[in-house]
Formats: sequence, structure tokens, C-alpha cells
Amino acid sequence: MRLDELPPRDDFNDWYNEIVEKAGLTDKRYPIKGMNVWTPYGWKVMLSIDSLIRNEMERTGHDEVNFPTLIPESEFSKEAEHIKGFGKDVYWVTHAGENELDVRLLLRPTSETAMYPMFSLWIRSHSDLPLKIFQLVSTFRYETKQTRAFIRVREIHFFEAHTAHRDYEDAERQIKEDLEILDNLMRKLCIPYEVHKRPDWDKFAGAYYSLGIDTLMAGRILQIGSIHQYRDNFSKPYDITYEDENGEHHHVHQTTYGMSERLFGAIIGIHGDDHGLILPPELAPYQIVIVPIPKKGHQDEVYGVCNSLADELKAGGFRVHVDLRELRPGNKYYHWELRGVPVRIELGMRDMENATVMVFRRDTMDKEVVKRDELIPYIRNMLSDIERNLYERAKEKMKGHTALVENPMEIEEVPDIMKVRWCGDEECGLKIEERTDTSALGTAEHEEEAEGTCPVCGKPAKTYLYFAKTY
RNA sequence: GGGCCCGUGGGUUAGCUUGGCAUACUUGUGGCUUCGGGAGCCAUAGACUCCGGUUCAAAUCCGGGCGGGCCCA
Repeated sequence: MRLDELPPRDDFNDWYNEIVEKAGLTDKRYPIKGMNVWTPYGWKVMLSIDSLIRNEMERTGHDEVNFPTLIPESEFSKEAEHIKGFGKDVYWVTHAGENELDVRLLLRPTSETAMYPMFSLWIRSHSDLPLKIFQLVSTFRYETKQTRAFIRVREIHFFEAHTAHRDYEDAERQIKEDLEILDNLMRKLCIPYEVHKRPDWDKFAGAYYSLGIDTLMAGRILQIGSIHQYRDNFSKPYDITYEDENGEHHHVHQTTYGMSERLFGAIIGIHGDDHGLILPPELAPYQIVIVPIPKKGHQDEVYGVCNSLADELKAGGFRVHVDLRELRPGNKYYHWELRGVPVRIELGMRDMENATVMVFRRDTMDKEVVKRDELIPYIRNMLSDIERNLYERAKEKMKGHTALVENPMEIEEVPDIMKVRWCGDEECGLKIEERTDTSALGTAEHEEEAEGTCPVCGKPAKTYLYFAKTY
């Protein structure tokens, strides 16, 4: 009999909403829409994701900074496109104590307009470039649509890297580096992805172009990050210039790179199953949980062996927890499966007599008897195999969901990711979006040449445009 | 932006039409007993979203706030 049951994974919305709370990731009862409490287990996972990001930033020479949360309206208003894009989404601070403020302040929705006035002070010479900084902070956006834990929130746990370069080419090199960072991260997070160059009508407010990092979760595209080439669109209004070797002054070229707790949402939604979460080993707060199987009269003996096994495993470099609660073993199995612990070890009298343990892996739900003296290398292999398996099987799934559609204007059933020939005109793209009730994701990261004609206007197709339903 | 619906112990919920002691399960706590896939028994704790109105009497009827969900643009 199963009590406290999780909805089946096929009812994705119900399943997702339940699991984020039941697995101890968040508490949605905080009384502001879109602002949830990070509970300890979930926060530990998020901090692990952050630390992977920090490692990559350090490796590539980015310095961590921390800018103020508040931005004066006067700075925010400098870049016209940017305000147009974010104006409706910002929270305003209009009062301080009992006084109305002369210059209103806003809670950053993103930090361009906080950072760039400082960039203009910091950057003087070509030797100050490239400038590469990042921060991990909360940003705020007043979402009017339906919110969802980790996927659409009003206080965003945000990673943002900002760079400044002497010319367009150097900024382009930065974007190549960003893509390499992306690939390293996604392997550890076990998230398959596609990079799309967003169509002009959907690029970031103020960007020259935007790359969207997209993954597929339960039939819809989830954007889990973005990379923007600003060219000199911001450096002009914010007057960010440097003096080159010849004493001439130039505006810098800039890029940004953004990600958020959507990464966590993607991990939950992509890997989870009817039993609950499945966490990639790199992120799991506990990689191994040991469940003792006590027997009448031998309880202390079994607990003792479990504890010393845990010490041994910790010394081997694993994150381990021994579950000594006064619950029946089966109850504990469900508890840790729900929380996505990659490996479980069961240990009772039977194992003690045979010098073995029972090892269970969460991704395949397989159980196997392993000799105690072979355990550490066995588990080391198993954890890396779990990481590989999670990534590969998710990637395989995503691959099968893209289909070339000859005539989207007549199609009945739209594939999850729809590939369409396109002439390059905005009007045609928008018509397809409207007809198929999807959003244009953009073109492929590496420009594709298309043969044939645009299915809307009949002119020769230049490339392919991708469409999907999005979160 | 427009429309519809909902709010009862920590969680899930009955009761609301027709006003009168608030129901059950789960969870929590203490104990006994058990432990290789969510055991059982005993005891115990815990709720009507807020403000106002109608009434002898409001979870129930009316108005407003706050919070949440859904649909359309």
C-alpha cells in the first residue's frame, strides 16, 4: 500500500507541482506569488549548481562581483530598447520611510543598467580589456503569467556574466568560450540542449543578437539560459570607451551570459519519474544513503557496521548519509527515491555474514549484491555511469522530437520541435507562430542553408526556422 | 488588460444549497511492538484566510481586502 502518493509523471503539471514540495526543494506557501522559500535540501542542490558555474568562471578568467539590488530610474532609462522590454516587469521602490523618493529606484530585473555606469568609470585603456565579471544574485521580475517553482518565478536566482571587449571580433570569441562553458556544465547537469539564434522579434531588449539555450521538458521547450551579443548598443548610451594604442577612443563591445534556477527545474522535469526526483551525482547532497536492516537483538551491531561503512565511503570522497530513523526500511527506500539519491546501500545481518552489501541505483532501479572489499571502486564507476546514462538517455529523447514540416500552415498535429523552411521575413515567421500556436525558437546555432521555398510566401527559403510550444 | 472559480488543523478533505457542538484520512508528539519495499496497537496535539455587514446565532448569507487556480486577449 502506498500512502502519500505522488501523481504519475505523465500528469506532468500535477507531478511537478507536488514533487518540488514533497522532495523538500521548496515551500510554496510563502504569501507572495512567484516567491517561494528555498528549503535546505533544494538549496543544497542549487548551491552545487552555483559552484559548478563558479568553477567554470574561474577557469575562464571571470571575476565574481556583487552589485547593489537597487538601480536608480535615471540609469535604467538610458537604453531605449531595454526599457521598452523590461519596463512593465519591474518592481519599483517609491518611498523611503515616510518620504516619497525624488528619483524612484527599481529592483534589478537584470544588471546591465546597474553595472554599465561603473564600467564607464573602470574602463580607460585597451589594457583594461577584456573585462570579464559575473555575479550570482537575486533579480526581480513582475511576472504576470502563471508562476511555477524554479521555472517562472518573480525573484530569480540569477547568474549573469558581463564582458567588455575592444571590438566585435573579441566579443565573438567570448561567445565561443561561453558555448564551451555551456557544454561542460550541461554534461554535469545531465541536461541535453540546443542553441538557437533567436529571431529579431524575440531577442533580448537592447541586444544585437541573442542565443537561446533550449531544452525539451515534457513536450515543451524550456529556455535555460541565454547569451547576448550587444555590440556597442549599451556602451554608447552608457559612454563606455577605451583609449587604444594610438590614442584613439572607441566604444567597447559587450556580451552577457545568463542562467538561473531554471537549470534546476530542467533537471527535475527531465529526469524525474513516477518515484520522484533523479539527481545527477555531481549535484546530489547525498550521493549514497545507507539503510540499515535491523534484526531483533542485533540492532546496535547493524548500526555500528553501517556507520563504519559510511566513514569508509566518506574517506573515499563520497557524500554519504546513514538513515538511522526509527522507520521500516521500505519507508526509507521511498523517502530517498523521492529525493533522487543516486545510490542506496542496504545492509543487514545477511550481508554482514557474507561480507557483502546490497547496492541500488536510482536511474535504472536495479539492485545488486556487491562484495564489501570491492565496493569503493564499484560505486565510483556506478556514479559516473549514472551521470553518463542520465545525459545520454535524455539526449536521445530530445533528438526524436524534432521534425521537418513541409507546410506548417496546413498541419494538424505539430511536432514538439518543428523545423520549417524560411525566407527570412519576420511576417512569415509570425504567421507560422500564430497558425500553429507555437513560438519561433530561431535558427540553428550554425547557419543552415535551406533548399525549396518558404511555405508562407513562396519565395526561396534562406534557412530553417524552428518552432515549439514553450514554458 | 478582460472573464470565471477557489480559500476549513502541517498536508488532503466532509460540512455550505436550507445559519445552531466542525468530519475523516494523513502528518506531528509520547509509548508498546516490529523491521530485506510505505506494519500494527494505545494515548495525545492541531483548523473555519482577513476586515466589515446581516442575525439571538455565521465556516455557511452579503460586501471588500489578501492569497491561489483556470480561461481569453
